[in-house]
Amino acid sequence: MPRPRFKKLSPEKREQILETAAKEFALHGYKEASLNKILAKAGISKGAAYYYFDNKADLYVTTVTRYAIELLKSLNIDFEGLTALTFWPTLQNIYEQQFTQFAERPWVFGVVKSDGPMDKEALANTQLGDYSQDVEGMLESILRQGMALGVVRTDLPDELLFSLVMALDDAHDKWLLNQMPTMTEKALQAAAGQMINLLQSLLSPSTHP
Amino acid sequence: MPRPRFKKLSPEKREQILETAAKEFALHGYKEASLNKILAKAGISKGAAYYYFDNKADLYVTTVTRYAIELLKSLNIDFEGLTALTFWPTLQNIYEQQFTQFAERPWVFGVVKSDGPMDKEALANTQLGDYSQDVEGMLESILRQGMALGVVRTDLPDELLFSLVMALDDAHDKWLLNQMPTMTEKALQAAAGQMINLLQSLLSPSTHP
DNA sequence: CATATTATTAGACCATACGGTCAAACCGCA
DNA sequence: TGCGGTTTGACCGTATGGTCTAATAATATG
Repeated sequence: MPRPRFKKLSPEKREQILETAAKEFALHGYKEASLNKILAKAGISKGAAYYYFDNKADLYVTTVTRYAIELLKSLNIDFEGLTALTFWPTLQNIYEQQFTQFAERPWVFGVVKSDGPMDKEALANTQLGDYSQDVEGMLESILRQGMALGVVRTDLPDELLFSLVMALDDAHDKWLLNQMPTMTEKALQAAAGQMINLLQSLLSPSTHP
Repeated sequence: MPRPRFKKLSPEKREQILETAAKEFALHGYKEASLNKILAKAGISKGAAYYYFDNKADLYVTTVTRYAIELLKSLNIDFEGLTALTFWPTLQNIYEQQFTQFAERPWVFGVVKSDGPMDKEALANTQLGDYSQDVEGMLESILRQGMALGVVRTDLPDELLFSLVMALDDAHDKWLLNQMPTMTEKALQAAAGQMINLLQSLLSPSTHP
């Protein structure tokens, strides 16, 4: 967590720091991202940086929580009323919301998936740890819900199924990121449909027994 | 390419160097892998290393070509006689061959997928560049064949489809790597069937129009 | 056999970049 | 003027990939 002083900075300065950090982390991942370059690009001196943050990991955690959690919380999801009929449309709605935000701030998605190289121990006691659990937990509960409703296959180890969905999601996001420049809002909604279609193909109880 | 002198080393020494390099690259990827640590573990001095290789990239390329190309060529595949009926069984056979080798030398698979951080320009003029093209080209031609035979969906951009399959493959491989210790040969063959089942789910012409 | 020449090896050293520290200067305000 | 919150950039220890010289091992030559 950043020093309390950080909150006393002007919102512009704060945003400027976190946004440049986010872009750099999104582009290179945590370990490969250069703290020095972030500070240079943000126009902040090293001393100042360490006056507000404990270390690189602190800046990273602060950055991710700032944007990723905001993104997560902005998706208002109703898990309760899910039925076999509403399952996929609900999921599609989530993706549509996601992709809309994707269009506005593409690098937010990058920063969400940039945590690979950071050791999990260091993450565990941070707010980000909670967030990671939230994301995985959310996906997990969605899939389990789907299984209970009979719309998601149950013939694979859960763990495998989760990572496959994550991988598929990542790959699709990357593709989407490349397509971004030529995409209209309509196309983005279509992409959400496409993604759902893919998930349906993969996750629906097997037709190839 | 390594200096010609490298071939004059005893096969044991050569293998020892390339194998430790492969494990390190497989574990950490190209950029994160430490050349110093590789040399230390391989019990070779820096001077000697640079007596045989141009630089780190050269060692990497040599390593990957040594194992990955060997793996690729070991899969003898008959693309010609493919029909709608033999398509999936053939693919399954390929995976079974792959997984068998996977059991013997798991790190070979790691090294195949460790090229991310290396810039493509540097790769382009190497034998490894050809290999990358070979792998992608192989996957591409397989999928195109499948499309032509009507067993692979054609409603998605090819580029997207390729990367999705790659992602799925990677994720499954990683899962497999974790499961390795507790796996019998039978279980590996079952895993190949599982993988094919997944690919079929994802790639078969959509039943959710 | 002894000497000269070449192939090989070891490791000290270099420039660079990294994350992180710290004393000094700066600046707004009492 | 003095004080406390803020900022700066020089500096530190460490690790990186890469270079180079000097010593050693192997081989050819008299």
